[in-house]
Amino acid sequence: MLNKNVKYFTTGEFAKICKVNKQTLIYYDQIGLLSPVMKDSKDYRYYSLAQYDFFSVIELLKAVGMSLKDIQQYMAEKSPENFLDLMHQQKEIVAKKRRELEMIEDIIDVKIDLTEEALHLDFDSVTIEHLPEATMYLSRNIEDSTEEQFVKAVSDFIDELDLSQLDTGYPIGGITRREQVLAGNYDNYSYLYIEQPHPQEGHPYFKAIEGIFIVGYHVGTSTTLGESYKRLFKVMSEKGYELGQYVYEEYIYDAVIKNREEEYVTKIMVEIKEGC
Amino acid sequence: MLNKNVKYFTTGEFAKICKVNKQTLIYYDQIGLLSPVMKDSKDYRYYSLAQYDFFSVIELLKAVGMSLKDIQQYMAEKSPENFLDLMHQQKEIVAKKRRELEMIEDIIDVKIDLTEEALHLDFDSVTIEHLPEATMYLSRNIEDSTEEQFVKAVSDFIDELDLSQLDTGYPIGGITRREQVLAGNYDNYSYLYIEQPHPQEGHPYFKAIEGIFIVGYHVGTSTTLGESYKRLFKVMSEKGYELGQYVYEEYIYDAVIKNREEEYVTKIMVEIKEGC
DNA sequence: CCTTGACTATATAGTAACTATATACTTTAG
DNA sequence: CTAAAGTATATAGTTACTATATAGTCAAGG
Repeated sequence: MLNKNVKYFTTGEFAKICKVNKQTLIYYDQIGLLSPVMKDSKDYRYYSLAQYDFFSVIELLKAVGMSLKDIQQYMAEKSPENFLDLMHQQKEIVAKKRRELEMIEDIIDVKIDLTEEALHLDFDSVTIEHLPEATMYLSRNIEDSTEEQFVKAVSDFIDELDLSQLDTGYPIGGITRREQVLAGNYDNYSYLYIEQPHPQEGHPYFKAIEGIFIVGYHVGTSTTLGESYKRLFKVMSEKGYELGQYVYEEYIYDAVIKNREEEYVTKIMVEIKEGC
Repeated sequence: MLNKNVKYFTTGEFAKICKVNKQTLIYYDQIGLLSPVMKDSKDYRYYSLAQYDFFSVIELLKAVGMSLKDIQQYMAEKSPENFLDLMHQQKEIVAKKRRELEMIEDIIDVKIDLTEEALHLDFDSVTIEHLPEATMYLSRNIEDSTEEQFVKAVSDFIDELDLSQLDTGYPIGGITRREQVLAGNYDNYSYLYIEQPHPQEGHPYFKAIEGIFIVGYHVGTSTTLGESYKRLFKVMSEKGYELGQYVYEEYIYDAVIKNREEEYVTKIMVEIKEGC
């Protein structure tokens, strides 16, 4: 910014230009980040137009997440070289943040799709559906695990999702082996899974779902899950289908959407044996 | 998330899964945002696995900038419909934030380019250059304005930059008319300007720079600007050039990069009359 | 059985970056 | 010359934690 030498801005005027609270400028003065070029005998502050550039760089650095302390630290040792270094650093940080926001946008889109879909479901229905191939990311095998092992496996699974950005916004589901289901052990999952609509390379995926499934819903807590399974099996036997290798379970409505556990809804997808 | 019914997590275990401080969970419990499913007689907290989903939605909403209070407010009246509404709102907010970051990335790129360029300049040099056409956004005319008018014009100009996202990271410069320069009134600008590398539609642009210029630099405060102008004019007359319509001035090094005013550098671009 | 270390709890204070409020002085417009 | 609008300082409040101090609880080893 250029200076028409004479004129100075009062705190209020300068605050208006900068679009901040007057107190914010006083605060910046107090911490020594941006002090007015001049103070008169009555301690009135006077800012120059050139200080607007300074202020707007502070705003830029704040916008990329730098603390006032760090900004102040840079300002204490400014030079073209240090400014270049700083800009190169911040460029990477901003790019990372931008990518994070893009991921969040994708997750939100998934949540919208899933919730909209759920709104049109009849939770009493039991249907036979051909599910197209979908790529899943699986946890390690957790069948017959102790509580401790289970807890560790879940914890590790979530760590992997975070680390490799595999949290797609899809619900985390559980895969149960047919033998466990037949024995009524509905919660003895073999794997946890999360759908990957845009699978990355270099991960041990399990290309799982593809085939004919009996799809039904369970409303209520997991303690009454057996009743819903009975309903599904009844349809299965009526239609002459036989239970396949795995059953997939995932939440449609959970604590994020419903207040009471009795209102939670679980989707159950029972694989059907090939050739039926 | 599915529940292997039995196991609960202590505060420490759950904090590890959620990758937050234990105190944060205690805080969330205190404000009633996320309370453990169970407390024992010794007031030990126990969290269920299902609460991880809940936590991760809190994280999502936090990441898009929602306050804990607003999150809590949503959680108090959750329903599929409200969740959908919320997601649609947040989708827009996140997109806006992402676009802001993209703008910042562009600004940073400009700052890097400008600073790198400046590092290779010889501030004593005076050169004749053909400057390619560049689009500028101009302030209203401020020639012979009073201080008050000048201040208002600058303030409005900056408002426009903010409002129409015209802050490209390029410095704000000043355009002086030849008559003012010849009279030695180097700070009686006719317009302020800022370069627009990717001009938008629908703004009263001034396609300004294109032609032959004498380019020189002034090191120091604006009070000694006259000396640098003399230097430029000397070269101009030596080469037999005549002063064109306008002179352009902009900061190369300012308070953002240099500590002392005596180190500030101004770039001066003197337009040369056509046909010389 | 007892001690030690690792956990749990509450309560309180500190942090960043403002923001608001109270009180008092100064400038300016009518 | 007064009233409104501005300036100043000092202090407290805000959000979302984070750290610290103090005390109770539990599991393992000697």
